[in-house]
Amino acid sequence: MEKIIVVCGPTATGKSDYAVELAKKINGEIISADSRQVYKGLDVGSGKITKKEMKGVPHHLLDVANPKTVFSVTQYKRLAEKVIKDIFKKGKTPIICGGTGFYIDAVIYDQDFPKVKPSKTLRKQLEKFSVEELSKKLQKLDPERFETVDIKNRVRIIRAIEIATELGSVPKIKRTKKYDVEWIYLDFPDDVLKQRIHDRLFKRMRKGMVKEVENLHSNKMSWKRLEDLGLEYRYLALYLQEKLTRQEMLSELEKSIWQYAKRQRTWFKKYAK
RNA sequence: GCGUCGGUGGUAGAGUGGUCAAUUACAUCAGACUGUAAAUCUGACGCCUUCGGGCUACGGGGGUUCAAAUCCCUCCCGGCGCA
Repeated sequence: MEKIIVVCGPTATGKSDYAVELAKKINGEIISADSRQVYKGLDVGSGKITKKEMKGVPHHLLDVANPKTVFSVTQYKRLAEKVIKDIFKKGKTPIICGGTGFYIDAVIYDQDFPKVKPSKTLRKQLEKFSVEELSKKLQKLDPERFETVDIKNRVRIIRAIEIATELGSVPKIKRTKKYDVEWIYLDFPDDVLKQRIHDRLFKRMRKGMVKEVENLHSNKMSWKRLEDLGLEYRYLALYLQEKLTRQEMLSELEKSIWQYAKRQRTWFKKYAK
């Protein structure tokens, strides 16, 4: 089995820098696993590594998508697999680095997500139903998947219905190991991580994060879309719309980043097993 | 000083005699994750428990009542009005 290195951990732990140093040492190339850094133009707010910080190490899967349209795991998986193959061909080691656990999972395991594209019309139709009604629909459509979905999670149920409608049922995914993975998990004690998040937020503010979001919006990115992107994009969008004061924006955002960091920890914990 | 409204769990804020350890939201903690994943969702959340229950709680103290966060008295604190 080919060897691959994964550098993961919650936000603000210095994964990018760590990966660069590692790549230089072992002659590796870096594949970003970050659901926001895939978008062009989301730089300061997403904490995207700069050309200079890359120190000549090749980075992949940054700036591969248009921020106005939704990018998804499947696209990520497809692109990443291609890149990984190329890196192996060169005799180098791929280093996956990022905080989006779902993306890491998608490439690390030999799993096939059902090839069912989101259907605008179906989703539109399902919009009007309550979660309970939707889950009943799913139960009828695919009793097996019904047993395993988050029964109160609207988004998940709709996707399950979408897949079941097209394929008859939601296929079970087998997760088999595809690579010999070396895990590197970066983290800090709570108080240290909180401080790092705080410092980094103000650093980003100084680096022109507000201007970045302003520009994105004047570049025809809707407030709605920016809000959907979460964290800095969400709170800065709210601030720029004057729905929050600057103080509120900063404190709410900092809080949300912490909550996000903890969700990441929850995800990465399963790798420890 | 007089009058008046109010003081509820980490916060905001319901409740206005029993069904109240107290709606709800936020925060906090834990968890989930099959094409939105920085998203979305779930659970716990006074203390103790052999999970039956027990104990302490709605500003302090006293009282009425079988029963009070809820009624009365008093004190303390805050807003407002009149002086």
